[in-house]
This record gives sequence, structure tokens and C-alpha cells, in this order.
Amino acid sequence: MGRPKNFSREEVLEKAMPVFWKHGFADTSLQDLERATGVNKSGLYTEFRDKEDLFVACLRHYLESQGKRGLLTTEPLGWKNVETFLKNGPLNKGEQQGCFSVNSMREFAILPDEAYGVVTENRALLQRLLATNIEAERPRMAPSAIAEIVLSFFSGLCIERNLKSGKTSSTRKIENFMTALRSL
Amino acid sequence: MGRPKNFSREEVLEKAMPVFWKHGFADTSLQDLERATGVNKSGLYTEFRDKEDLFVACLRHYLESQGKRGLLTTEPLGWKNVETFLKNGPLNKGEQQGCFSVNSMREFAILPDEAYGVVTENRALLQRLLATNIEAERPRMAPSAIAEIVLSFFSGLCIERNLKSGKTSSTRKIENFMTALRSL
DNA sequence: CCAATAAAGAACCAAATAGTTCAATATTTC
DNA sequence: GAAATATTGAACTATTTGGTTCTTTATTGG
Repeated sequence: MGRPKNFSREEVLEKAMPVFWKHGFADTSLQDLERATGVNKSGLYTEFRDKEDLFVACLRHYLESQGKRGLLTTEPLGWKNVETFLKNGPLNKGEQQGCFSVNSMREFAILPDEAYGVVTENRALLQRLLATNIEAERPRMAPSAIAEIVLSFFSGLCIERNLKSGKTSSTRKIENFMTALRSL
Repeated sequence: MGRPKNFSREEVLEKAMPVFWKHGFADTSLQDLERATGVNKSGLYTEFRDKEDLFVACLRHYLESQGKRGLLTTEPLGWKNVETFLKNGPLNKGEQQGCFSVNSMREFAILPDEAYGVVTENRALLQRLLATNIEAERPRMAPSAIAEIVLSFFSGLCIERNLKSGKTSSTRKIENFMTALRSL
């Protein structure tokens, strides 16, 4: 039956993702990707059409894995979920910082249209999830309006991860923000 | 006395800035900069050390021109200034979108250390200005804490400018956010 | 062993990259 | 016109880029 593959698409994505995550699209070379994945250039080209294709695949993979964390679907729905989302949403493990998706927004000008679609779809989903959680708390202001604010604040937190600032200060800031929300 | 220069450092910065603003550092080539400024490569190299040097100079120039707008120093200080800052801070004229400074945060990994310093210094200044305006309104929560929140929200607004979304929805969002702030 | 499949690696390509140097040319003041 | 300065354009490195193709070498099932 022929020689079996010794790398899976998943493995490649898992290893390529952090590179794009940290360096973005323009500043990531094929050599970087070879090094990171341990897969030869020819191997990458048999699995993916080109660099753009691989990038979008990584982005999709990232968003799926984020969705699986279920930060906004844990029962009971409410402010607590929103707070957890803000605190633990933007990862900070080692090299990659902030949110891969938010980071990518800066590069839309040079990214394939597909990337734009993937990101906006996910943002729409996030906003629905946020609104559902907020609705459970019966605030006076419209839940979707509050959800919009939360998403912008979240986006801000994500890019601020590129700054070297303590986690404690970020946590305190989020808690203050939540105080404001709960009064709505 | 010799031939006088027919381009000033200022003019070059004014024309090079939008290019970096839109495309970032990695995706801007010297050719792009030649085209945009109308100044020959050799000319650019007599005025600036290298691409990094020119980038940082553009960033400085941007922040100075932003400061001159005085959005946060108009009397009387207060919520109104904060609202104006959020609404009119991130520019949207033509190609360049959002805030050049916030955009740059995504690229710190490949930018000279100087860029990091310039950005963080300016953020510290912004936060002081915000806090002063907030203090004038005598809120219950600490003004500096509120200022932190505003700055994060602002950063979020900036990168969201990379999305094609109506200005009206952004205005409404800001107004809702201000409602929340005023209750603090 | 044989057929089938996969991977590795090398050898390419054309284009673009940042960066440097230098001679030619232009424009000013005196 | 002469001296001083500015600007341009060309020539030139050396490296990297994304992308392609082909041969060689593994590794499997039957």
C-alpha cells in the first residue's frame, strides 16, 4: 500500500501556527516554516497550495481550538463567563502572545480575502456568545450593545499583550471593567 | 553657498508615514518609500540611517502631530474630551486606518527597540491625560483605573478599523461605552 | 521481490530585498 | 565663471523570497 505519511496535516498546523502567530504573514519565510514544522518545503507544498493557504489553515485551526475551550458556553451563563473570557482568552504561553486572530487584523491588506472572512465570521460568533451570556443577567442596556463593547475591549487587551506588562495589572483592569459592566 | 535642498525632512516623513501606517514595516520596501516620497534611495540614505531609522522617525512624527490636535487638553476637561478622543482619535482618511502607533504594536518583534520605547512613552502620556480629564468629573472609581480601561478600549477600536464596518455603528458603540463610564 | 507511495534533498528560477558607492548633473551664492 | 552643495541615477553586492521540478531514498503491503 505504499509508504505511510509520517506527518499529519494537524501536526504541521500545530507547529506552523505559533510562527505565524508571532511573526505574522509578511515576516514569516518558508525557511522559518520548514524549521518549525520539520517538514521539507516540498512536503509542505504537497499538503498546502502555498504560503497563503497554509496561513489560512493555521488561522482556522487556531479558532477551532479556541472554540473548544468553551470559555463562553460553560453553564451557568453570565458575567462570570465574560470575565473568564477576558482573563484567559488571550493566551500568553511562551512566544505567541495575544490572539492570533486579532493580530492578523493588522495584516488584512496583504492577506487573502479568505482570511478576512474567517476572522469576521468568528467575531460574529463571539459576539453572539457574549450577548447570550449577558442576556442571562438581564441588564438595562441592550445585550448586543454591551457585547460590542466587550469585544472591542477584548481586542484592545489582545494587542496590548505585545507590551511587556505584568499580568496582575491586566487582571485588575479587567476586574474594574467588569464592575462597570455589571452596573449596566 | 551651494545648491539648497529641495526636500525637507518633514516632507519626507509626511509622505513616508502613510505607507508604513498602512503596510507596516516588514511589508514596506525601499521602492515603496521612493515612490511615495519622490526621493531617491540615495537621498533617503543621506537623511536617514536606514529603513528602521526612517520608520521610527515616522512614528515620532505621527505621535507629535496627534498630540498637536489637543483632543485631550481642550478646556473644560471632562467626559466630553474622552468621548471626542475615542470618536476622532483613530483617523480614517483614505488609505491609512486606525492608529499608526497601535498598528505598530503588532510588529514589535521585528522593530527596533526604540520603537517600543516611543510607543510605550506615548501610551503613558495618553493615560495621564485621560486620567486628568476623568479626575475632573470626580468619579467613585480611581481615575487612573478608568483611564486604563479607556486606553484598552481605544486600542481595540483602532485595530477594528481594519474591518469594513460602518462609522455609525462605531459611534453608537462609543456612546454606549461612555454611558457606562459616566456611571462610575 | 514487487508495486505503490512518501519523503528528502538538491538544483533550479526569476524577482525582489536592503544596502552601498560613485560619477554625473543640477543649482545656488559669491 | 568658480566654489560649494544637493540630487540623481546607475552600477553593484549579497541575500532572500516564493515557487517548481526531479531524482534519490525510504518504507510499507502483498
